[in-house]
Amino acid sequence: MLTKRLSDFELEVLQYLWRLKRASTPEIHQEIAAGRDVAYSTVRTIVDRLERKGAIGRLPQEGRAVIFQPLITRAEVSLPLAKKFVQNVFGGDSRPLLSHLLDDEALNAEDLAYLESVIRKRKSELSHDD
Amino acid sequence: MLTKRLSDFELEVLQYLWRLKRASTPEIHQEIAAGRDVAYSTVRTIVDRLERKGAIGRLPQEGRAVIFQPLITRAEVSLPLAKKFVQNVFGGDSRPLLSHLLDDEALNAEDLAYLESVIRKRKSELSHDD
DNA sequence: TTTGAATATCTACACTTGTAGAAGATAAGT
DNA sequence: ACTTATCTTCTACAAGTGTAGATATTCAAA
Repeated sequence: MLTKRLSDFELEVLQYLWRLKRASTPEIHQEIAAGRDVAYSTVRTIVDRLERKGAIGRLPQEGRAVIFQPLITRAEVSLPLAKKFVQNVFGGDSRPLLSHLLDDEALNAEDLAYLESVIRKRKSELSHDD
Repeated sequence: MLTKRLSDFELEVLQYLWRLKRASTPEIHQEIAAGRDVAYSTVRTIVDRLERKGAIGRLPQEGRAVIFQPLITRAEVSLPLAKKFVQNVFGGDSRPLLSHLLDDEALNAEDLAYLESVIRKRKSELSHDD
């Protein structure tokens, strides 16, 4: 369990690691540099910090480049962050965030059906008065 | 429209301003100090920074204490932050956050009914193929 | 009117974050 | 073997953040 907090940029790099499962810094740099201008050494610094924080680790080296892999899951990171976000931005009330997400985000019929089922389940739990 | 970004602590202080509509630093300090140990001057520093960033403003002075009021609404702040959060933590996919919120947060029957209605509306919009 | 309590203002500092140049190491091509 | 293109490692730095002590100011009470 990660104790250190992760910065925005660190989180961004983690996205790629979660998506790619494993990647070298040059690969990550390439991905990010596709979207915006950033020096290789900048990305490398972030990768180093992630490693020092224990969020990612090295795989047995193959070529010249070090391959990294995530050591923490998105769920591990996102749950406490979501809590903190709701706390910081909505004073702990998650309902406005829920409505906002439902209103603004791109959700297809399947997504909506799934969410509806989740809600129904919650409702029945409530009525059983647990 | 606020250009500067707001730190966690600044957001926390804003919560109280949004809730109380108007408050002095001592009042805000008292609220926060109820929950954790923090010096008055620390809170005051944050309040100053919020003022310099244009997020809060002074009301016509009454007594010795300066009364502040928010100059930005929660919605103005929260919408871009929510977007950024989903981007940073979930790589842009809001669905895991939605399920998480529906699963974990304290929602009563009324909340659930409301969310259900929102979902139904969204579904019908979809089927009309806009 | 002097004093005390409550406020405000100023100054400071270590740590984090985003940012990257420079220099060293290494694999690969000629 | 030598050069070139990749990578890594090291070092740096300004800005932002959380944190608060010290000092000045001001209203209220004695």
